[in-house]
Amino acid sequence: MAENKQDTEEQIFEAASRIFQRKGYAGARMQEIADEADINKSMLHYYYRSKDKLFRKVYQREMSRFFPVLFKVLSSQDPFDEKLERLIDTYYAFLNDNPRIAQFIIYEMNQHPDRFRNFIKEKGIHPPDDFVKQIKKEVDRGRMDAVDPRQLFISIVGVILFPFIARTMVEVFFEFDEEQFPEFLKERKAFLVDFILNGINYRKQ
Amino acid sequence: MAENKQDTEEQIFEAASRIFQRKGYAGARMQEIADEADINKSMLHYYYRSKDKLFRKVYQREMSRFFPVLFKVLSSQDPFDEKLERLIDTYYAFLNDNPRIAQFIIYEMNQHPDRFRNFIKEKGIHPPDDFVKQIKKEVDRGRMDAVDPRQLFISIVGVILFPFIARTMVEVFFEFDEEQFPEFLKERKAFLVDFILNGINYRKQ
DNA sequence: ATTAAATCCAACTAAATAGTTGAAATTAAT
DNA sequence: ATTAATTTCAACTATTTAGTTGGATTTAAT
Repeated sequence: MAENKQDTEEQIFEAASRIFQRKGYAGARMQEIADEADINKSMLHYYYRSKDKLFRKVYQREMSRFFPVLFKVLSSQDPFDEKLERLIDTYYAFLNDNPRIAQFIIYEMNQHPDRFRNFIKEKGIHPPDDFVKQIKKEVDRGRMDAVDPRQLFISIVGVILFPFIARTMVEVFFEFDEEQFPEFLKERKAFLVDFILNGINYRKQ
Repeated sequence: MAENKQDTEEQIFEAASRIFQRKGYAGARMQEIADEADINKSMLHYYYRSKDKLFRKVYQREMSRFFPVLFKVLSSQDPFDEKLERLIDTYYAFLNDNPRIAQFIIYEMNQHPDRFRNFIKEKGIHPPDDFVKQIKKEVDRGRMDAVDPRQLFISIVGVILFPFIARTMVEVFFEFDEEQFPEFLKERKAFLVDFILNGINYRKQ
């Protein structure tokens, strides 16, 4: 029995993941995925029966990857300022490796809110309670303004994700070339830490 | 000669705008647009020759609407804190009336960066120089931290847009029902003004 | 060597969707 | 009333894309 099985199946999956992330479900073409995987279109149906089935597997994996990266750091017990710095570093590294994932997740989430809701519920994915507790504790101790943890959470995620989601806009309006955008992101790390900590009047120690 | 022309043509256009914003180009169906406009599919081709031509008109109008809303407020001569408040109010009102527009623009911008680049260049759309000047001036006068105006700009736009772009995520993770999301947005206005002004250590007057 | 799964390929079918047509009906200006 | 543009409708064609098939070839385990 021939046994490249894992290889090819995985190769198809990774190709599909790239194409679906780039184009979304409706914009993706099975032929394009086959080309990207450098195999014949028949193989797509040999391993995955339909576009829909292939997509769902990609969808599930990307969803399963995306949120834990974010939530895991947030649930640690480090002081808020350290945690924030680690969050930015970790998230940036992840987004650099997966530059299309945020756009993909947002687009598909908006196309099929129920699918998203069910998936999240089934997998038990949710922002860590510890984050909310920590914010409340820091507020009680007078280390930061009494902000709504949810507003803060959305703001942090927003400022981190936005340049990746709207990269084209950033490049066009600031007339960036290929090198300048990564540079901008690098500078952004330091900016964001200060911006967020100041934003809530966080006082060290 | 019959003369519902403007009416029907506009009706089609508005329907197309809604559907394209909801689904994107690839996900939109001509039949769906016809149904939304409550007219026959033949009419679509009677007034607009093809899906592509119809889409381009929608694309151009939405792009022409979206950025000026943002840039116009930013180019005013008011003090930064007042300007910020007005920006948030104006932008929120616009996004409430056009809840899909941000997602649409980001998606299509990423699908066709060159089309976006050309359009922006042709129309001469760009962030107002006055904003950068103002930030520099406020920094010189010691009214705020010496931040990169571009980082600040992206952050402001990011925190404003993100809840609209990722509404589903917000609703699912915070277990919001229909009423709670608008409430969250209303609270967010006040939060954002403080968060951003603190973020750059802005000192009034 | 034999075997069975894996792979390739080209040509196919099936389904979905864009776009067309022509005839009939409606509308509003003249 | 006449006219020309508008609108409807259903049925049509054209094109794109998903999905299938069968036969030939390769591969790797036995």
